[in-house]
Amino acid sequence: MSLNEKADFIREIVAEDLRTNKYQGRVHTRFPPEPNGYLHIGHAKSINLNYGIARENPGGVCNLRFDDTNPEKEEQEYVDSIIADVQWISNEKPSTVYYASDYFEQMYQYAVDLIRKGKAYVCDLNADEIRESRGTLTEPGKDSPYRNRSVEENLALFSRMRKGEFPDGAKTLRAKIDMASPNINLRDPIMYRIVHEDHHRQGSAWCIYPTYDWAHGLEDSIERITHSICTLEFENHRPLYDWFLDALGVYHPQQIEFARLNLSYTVLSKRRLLQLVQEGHVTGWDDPRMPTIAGYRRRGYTPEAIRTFCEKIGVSKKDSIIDVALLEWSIREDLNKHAQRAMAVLRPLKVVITNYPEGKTEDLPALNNPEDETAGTRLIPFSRELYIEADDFRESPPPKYHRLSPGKEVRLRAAYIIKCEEVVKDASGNVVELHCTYDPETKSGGTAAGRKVKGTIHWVSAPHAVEGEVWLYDRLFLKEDPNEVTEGDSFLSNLNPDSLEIVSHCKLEPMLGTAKPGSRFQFERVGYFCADPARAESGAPIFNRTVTLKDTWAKIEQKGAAPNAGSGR
RNA sequence: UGUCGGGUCGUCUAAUGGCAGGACAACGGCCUUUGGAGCCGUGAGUAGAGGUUCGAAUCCUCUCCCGACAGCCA
Repeated sequence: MSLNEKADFIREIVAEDLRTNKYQGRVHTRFPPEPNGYLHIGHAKSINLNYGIARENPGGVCNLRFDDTNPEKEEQEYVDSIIADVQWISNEKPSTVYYASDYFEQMYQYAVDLIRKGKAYVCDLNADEIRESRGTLTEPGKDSPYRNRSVEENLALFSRMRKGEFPDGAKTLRAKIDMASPNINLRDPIMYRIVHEDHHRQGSAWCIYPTYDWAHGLEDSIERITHSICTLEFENHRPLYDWFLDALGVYHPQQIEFARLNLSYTVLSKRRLLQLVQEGHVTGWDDPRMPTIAGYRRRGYTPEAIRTFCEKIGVSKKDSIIDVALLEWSIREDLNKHAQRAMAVLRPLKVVITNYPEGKTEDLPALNNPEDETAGTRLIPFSRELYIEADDFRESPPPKYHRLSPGKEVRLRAAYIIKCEEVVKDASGNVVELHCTYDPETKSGGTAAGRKVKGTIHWVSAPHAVEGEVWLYDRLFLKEDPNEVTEGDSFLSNLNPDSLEIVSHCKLEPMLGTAKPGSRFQFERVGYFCADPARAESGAPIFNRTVTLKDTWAKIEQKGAAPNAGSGR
């Protein structure tokens, strides 16, 4: 948090607790993902919050802790990806990684303690029976017939549960609270369930596993967390969080809830993201169209941009949907200042400079980044035959079109002004080549370099061009709220069929041929791109489009095409 | 119609009884060897009704709207 910015309500609470010495000056947060999927941008908000608060306060610590209490959904692959993603986003290598499963024995002893205190019991009701006796939102539940078993019987039964004497679901350990509580979470919640399944870290050591409500406060307590920050849906669970810790009489952190991130045109539910992966709607968790940390990384986002985004959106308790345009703004903001510029022609149109000597090549210096003097310059080869963007030529230019058209001039970026003298077409009338002349005096830095023309376009020397494949990504969903569907449809019906367009045979300036995977560029006038680790079948490098540049011309042209569209304001 | 929580420009977010401000988006202009970037400007908000007060987005009352919760998920 920068100094001139206002603290959010959570930071205010932390500051107040520090002032009143509530935790002896300690600030200890945690980020507790369940390893049942990859982390997404919503988790980035939480990471930023928890690590941020720890970092801002002297001696502050943030634990990375896996909440791995459900062997049915969790996998080592997810643990590995999460560690990598947290490191990338937080810019901190966790010195210790904590696991809830390391506390299973201690949790078990705490449960025994609660049984001894008469505050927990073994229940023989099955899942259906428990649901039926729980009551509804407006009616109280009914006590389980097993609610008043003796401490001795409960102890014996619980021990036998652990030993594996009962099948899955046969028994549970429940807290004895209040079946008539208006808060359903307090109606004798389940603490342990029987699941005969190997755990990714504990193997077959356990066949009873603690539930979230029972486990989470204990994890926080054991780690001496001060502020246990979670999302709004746990608000109704806080009384239970407090009840368990009070019943046990152990160290008691405070739970604070904030609104989870929602992004327009994006789904951020692990269940749905898993479905996209499993059903092959995307190529994997790290598909650049995915809102996962891994996806954004592969797409070319920087951790700095994601952090900026998280700071911009703030932290509150209000349910909200952030405009994805703010995320796009964040990455443009970062990349504009830092990305190496390059020239790349996506849809090439051949240009022959008829008055330029055949066989001649010049190496022209070009700025690596006009926003950053220290980035220096590089040499780009120029020759008689070039490629320009097909869209940068119009035979019949619309009004305000500042690019090439018959008889008109444009500047070639970092090179010369050229004039279109002749349009060459094929048998069916398609423009296949342009014959132009250049003005030798207008070389960048030359005598007439200052001569003004309306437009500047990018280009690549034909004999020097490197072939590449460019993958253009668009939003994955067509609707602002992908979950808004007509009856019977799923969110999948809102998938954007054009979320990926692969453009082959792009002409790239030579430097791009040796770009390292993960390196980021601005293709001038086109957008920001990131070299993918993979190569095309042809061996050509692949560049993922991170985000387009703002395109004012597209807006002008669109308005011209539909003068009355969008009226009514 | 239970419990908990939330309603400030289109979208987020500040103002903690004292000028409703910022960002993104939109729109207009300037500038430009990226129709990029930058710069300048415009429009746009306190859910409603009462009350307290010199003064209310803020405090009180009522109303309305939205969200979460009935997994042996987290």
